[in-house]
Amino acid sequence: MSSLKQMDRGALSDALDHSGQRTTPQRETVFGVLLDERDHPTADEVYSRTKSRMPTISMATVYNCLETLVSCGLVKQVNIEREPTRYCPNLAPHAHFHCRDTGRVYDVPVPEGMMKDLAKVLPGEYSADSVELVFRGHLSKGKNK
Amino acid sequence: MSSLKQMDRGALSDALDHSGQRTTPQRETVFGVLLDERDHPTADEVYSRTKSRMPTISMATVYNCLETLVSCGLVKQVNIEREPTRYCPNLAPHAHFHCRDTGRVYDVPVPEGMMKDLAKVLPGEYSADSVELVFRGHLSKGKNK
DNA sequence: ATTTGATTTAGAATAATTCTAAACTAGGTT
DNA sequence: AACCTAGTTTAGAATTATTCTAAATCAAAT
Repeated sequence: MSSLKQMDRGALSDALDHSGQRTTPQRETVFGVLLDERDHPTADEVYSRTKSRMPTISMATVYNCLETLVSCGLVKQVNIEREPTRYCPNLAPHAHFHCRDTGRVYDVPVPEGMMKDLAKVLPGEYSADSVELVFRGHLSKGKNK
Repeated sequence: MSSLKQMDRGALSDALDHSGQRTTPQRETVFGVLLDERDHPTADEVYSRTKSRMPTISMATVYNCLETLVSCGLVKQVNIEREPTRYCPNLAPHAHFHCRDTGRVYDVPVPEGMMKDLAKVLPGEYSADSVELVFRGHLSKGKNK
């Protein structure tokens, strides 16, 4: 039915089970949309892509599914400036680059352990469970995918 | 009139002049509010603090002033998750820590040059003019100022 | 004094997101 | 197999931070 690969379907139902939630066609489809095109879509974009695979889905459900996926740890929200929230199924630690020209957001791989090391700048009384690193700027012609 | 120190008042009119904008009592007062309590207030909070010094100011003006201060480089916006934008007059490169318990945002000093060095993880085609580093987590009792 | 353009202001408009309450669905139980 | 129950989906209303609009005010320069 949905275009999820076995592996991803397994990860999905494991994660959902683990957090006491059900695997539904809507959740599978939304997850599939996120995995298929990793361009950090907004909820609106996820909605229209999902709608083309499952025409009866509603915006509210897309928001619900995204929230569910976030809550079970399969997807991360990416908030940049005041723009609409974007969704990212890349679970590896990474940074983001926000292009001022196109508005697009790119994943930036970081050296193993770097994100964790960053937390070393924190004074003792702070303990961080999440580290976010966002660059903003321009990219030179050529890179426009 | 406003509680701006000579130094800050100078910085303000220099920066405004430089960007072709006028120094007004509203802008001075809003800037003073930001300098006096460096707790990353939201526009709402800036509004109520400013109102107590200048009761006739409007919300729209507070937004306008904040935008003006940002545009001339004296103030930075801090966006964390989907929460209302906060405003920060700390111009030195620094990171932020967002406490999950209180919602408060703290400045975290970073070693000289570190923010710039972070950009070295970027592939050649990316050039960043801004680097944002945000930690989220908890802080151990004691630190609650 | 007058003009001109910038600024302030109140309130309306916008837009992303959340909420609400009703309809639907699926598993587990008699 | 029909039934219950709780979880899920849905459409549309509500919320909220922010931006827009247009009129009033202000201030510098003629």
